[in-house]
Amino acid sequence: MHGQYLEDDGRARPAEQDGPSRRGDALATGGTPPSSRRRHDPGRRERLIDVALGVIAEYGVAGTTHRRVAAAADVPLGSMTYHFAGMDDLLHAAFTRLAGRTADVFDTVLSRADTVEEAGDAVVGLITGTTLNASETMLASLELYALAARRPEFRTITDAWMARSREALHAHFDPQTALMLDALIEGTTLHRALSLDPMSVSTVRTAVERIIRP
Amino acid sequence: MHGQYLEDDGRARPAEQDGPSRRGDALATGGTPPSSRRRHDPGRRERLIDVALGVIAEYGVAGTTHRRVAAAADVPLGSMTYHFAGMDDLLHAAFTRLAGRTADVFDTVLSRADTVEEAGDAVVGLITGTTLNASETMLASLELYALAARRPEFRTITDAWMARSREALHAHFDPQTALMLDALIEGTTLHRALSLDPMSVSTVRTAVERIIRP
DNA sequence: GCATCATGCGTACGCTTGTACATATAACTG
DNA sequence: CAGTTATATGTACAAGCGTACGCATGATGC
Repeated sequence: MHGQYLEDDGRARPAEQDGPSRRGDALATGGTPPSSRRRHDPGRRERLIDVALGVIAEYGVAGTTHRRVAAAADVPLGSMTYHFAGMDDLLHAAFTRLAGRTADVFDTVLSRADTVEEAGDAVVGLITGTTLNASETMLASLELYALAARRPEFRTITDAWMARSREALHAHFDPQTALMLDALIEGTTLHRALSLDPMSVSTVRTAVERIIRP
Repeated sequence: MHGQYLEDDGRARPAEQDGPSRRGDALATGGTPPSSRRRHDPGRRERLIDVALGVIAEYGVAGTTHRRVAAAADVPLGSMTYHFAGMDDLLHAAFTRLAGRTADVFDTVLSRADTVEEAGDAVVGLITGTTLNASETMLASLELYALAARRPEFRTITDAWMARSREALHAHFDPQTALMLDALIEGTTLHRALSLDPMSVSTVRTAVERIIRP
């Protein structure tokens, strides 16, 4: 299935891209310059997923390429092919990790609250704190939203994420309030990420108080 | 660095000096099959911007290419080069139009309200209505958010958009409430776009009432 | 020690992309 | 009507892309 129709190549023949014949003679493939040794790297796949998240945050899904991730992780291009079935597999793995990690923080912070007041404080802390707002997390989340809205196969990630958020809020608030709080968190976080002069902490606190008051 | 292999360029084209024998047979390069004539198409640039918005909504910024937009608008590829300085110019024009159009609706709907209660109803209508939620608008907005968060040259678009929204809300609400409402609108709209079972209208109404209640 | 296999590495290939540009024609200007 | 400008169109090309794949090598089980 690969390279069967070589005669079809309409490309200009002269001047091949690679002027100096790379290696002295015809052994085109096996070269292996002994300079860079092979590295034993257990857990490379896990590391690649983290690096991919950073690349997504910096360049967007549009600018995330196997080559860029490989370069950022300092692994050869072929390693991407080995560890991931394709671009979608890489994106899926990266966004799954992002959602899981963020939801973990959400759970942890909320589970420490014992009263409704403490839960409200926890929500304010989540919005104004550094975890949800870490720019890498925020940028990658926006990319995930855009992707999930357009492609159903990524919706499972956002669905699970939202379900976990709601469940964590349900421990302290009635279902309707939990829904409204969830939306408020989404909106304020997004707003604070995009706005030049972001909403003050006291305004966030007021908003949360107004939503949770009976 | 361009056109290195113009080998057939130097050859004098013999039949050229005597102009008007043009339709007789195929010209070497520009064939011009007589089926598709050149079209006079005033306002093509404006149309291309609209078509581009649709392509962005369907394929994302990642999948938006000159060729795809050209095909969707049924214009030749070269037309993209002529009307837009580059990909960024096209994206900028498209997102500027999206923001302006959405803000217009926002303004119009809110300006029709005379009391705080009517303004609240207007906000509920905006969130649950069909304009902000038209899937094309929502998808393209998400793409804009993601792009603006990452690239400052697109922030001017979102900044102006948010400023207009806030100003429209200021006509009816105090500054702090306007900020909170704006964030709530953002969050609920986003939530309703991504969620499988979106928040009900009555829940949206309750949330708005809680925020605007003094 | 040796066979087996998972992992690591370099590179080729077909394809798409953004962009440049020569050329053609309509619109406009005097 | 002639000349000029604005717009339209087809095509070429370098760069970058995802992916495939042959080979190398270290780990593992016997």
